[in-house]
Amino acid sequence: MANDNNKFQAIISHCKEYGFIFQSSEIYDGLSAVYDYGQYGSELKKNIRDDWWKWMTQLHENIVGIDAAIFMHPTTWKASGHVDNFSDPMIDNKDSKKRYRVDHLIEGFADTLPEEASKALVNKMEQLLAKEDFAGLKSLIEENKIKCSVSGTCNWTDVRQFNLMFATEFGAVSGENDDNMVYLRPETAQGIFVNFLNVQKTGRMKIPFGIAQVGKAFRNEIVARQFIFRMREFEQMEMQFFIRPGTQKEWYEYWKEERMKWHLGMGIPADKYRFHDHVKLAHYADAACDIEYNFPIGFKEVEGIHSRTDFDLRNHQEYSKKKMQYFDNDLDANGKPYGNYIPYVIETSIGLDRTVMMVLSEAYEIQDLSTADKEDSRVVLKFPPKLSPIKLAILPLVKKDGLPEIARQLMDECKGSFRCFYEEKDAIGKRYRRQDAIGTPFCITIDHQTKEDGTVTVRYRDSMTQERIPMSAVKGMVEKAIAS
RNA sequence: GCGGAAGUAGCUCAAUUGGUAGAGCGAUAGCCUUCCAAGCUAUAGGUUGCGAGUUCGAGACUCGUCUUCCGCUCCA
Repeated sequence: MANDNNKFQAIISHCKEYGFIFQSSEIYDGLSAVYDYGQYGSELKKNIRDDWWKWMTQLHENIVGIDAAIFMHPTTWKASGHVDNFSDPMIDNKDSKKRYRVDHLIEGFADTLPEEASKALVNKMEQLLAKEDFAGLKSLIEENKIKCSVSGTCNWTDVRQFNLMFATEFGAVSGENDDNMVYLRPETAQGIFVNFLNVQKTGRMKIPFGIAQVGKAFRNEIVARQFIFRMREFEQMEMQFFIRPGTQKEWYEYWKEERMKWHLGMGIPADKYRFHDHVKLAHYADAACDIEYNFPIGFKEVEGIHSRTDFDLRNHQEYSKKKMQYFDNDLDANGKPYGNYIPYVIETSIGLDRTVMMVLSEAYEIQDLSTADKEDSRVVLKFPPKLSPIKLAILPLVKKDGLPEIARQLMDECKGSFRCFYEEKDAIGKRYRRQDAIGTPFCITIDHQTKEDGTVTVRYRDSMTQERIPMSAVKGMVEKAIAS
């Protein structure tokens, strides 16, 4: 594990040194838990995003994509439950330093009381919570002598509010008026739900169908750490799949399998993954699990698959007074149309930044290439070709005798089709290693023989072997590799 | 948010009880051409994270602050 932790550190260093990921605003000491993608990281991230998008929308005929705004009407977050569930009053025990959600603490204590006293206490608490009376909550805890389970003391801090949504002012005129406040979306899902009818009607979508979206979301995490695992600004790739009520179990299982296929399609072995079923379900779910990947620091969530019932659409119907129903013309067992209903939803939601980290972790390898004569090693990123930031490096063996000119011809032929990199400086071996470090799958070397017979050397990243192929075959070879 | 550790060039690390901040790798330019990093020459890069304090003198000591990592906590 210690080694694995070193590997994680090494990957972080590598990300910075080779232009994948930088800390945001680094020249000003950085901003906590905010990161920027560099020249290769942004390409990698884009390739993953594009692959997901293509797989979800192009290859699933009944899924369409949208791109909703980050700002949404404030009522959205009341309907979604985020205003209530995302800003929990917390309290700390000064002796044990343990932090509790106030409602959890009081409810836990209430469970130990006789039924009547318990109900009375919970009622009282709920009244205070509704009024956001933090002082009252604290005295409630103190009156009942509720103790910390760790320290056994009643030495509490004041009750404090932690709002995990970022708020900002809408409109140019600032003021104390709360009406101006909007939130940066804490999840992308709601942009899909509020557009459910728009897409269903204009796209003439028939259930079951899905709406996919990729975009930024923002959470004011109390503790945001572990590199790009938990950032305050992050990118989600998610899809809401609308289904007939009662069919959620089978579709939930379907999407668990289907999403795993995408993961395995990146060439990552199955034993690096596991499903983690949620025992404690979120306020909106009737079943939920995570797809976890075995990072160098252990299994961590990459993707969540949730059976969200009709929670979201039903609440939006209630708050907006707009009917969120769908008329199902399919015939049931009695030969009658299923008729109107609010669809149930299966959600697949994957963190793009975590996926980048996953792909990097899987690809990163330090290889010892030492021989009896000399020590040698290389760092190689074994990305699947379709995800590599650079697909092809074109390297004239020497920068004279007309070799650069030939290399430039190949460059012109290929660069319209995929990302290429041209370099004529330094020894050829050094150039190969530099490409290994950014995960370029193919290097083409132009040498003197090219002038005679039009063949070039292709050097493969993973095996480090090389072979001669006609220069005219290069483009096709790369295109074939990145299509699979 | 609590506790612990750390922060010196792009990277890895030096710098004697407190006495002028260095090296290797890397980078850039040129030379040399040799299909797996290390041939030659030259050049650039640091208010030692930042700000105070102690001192004749601080990279080192003290305090504050920022950032990162680890443990707890949180994770709809």
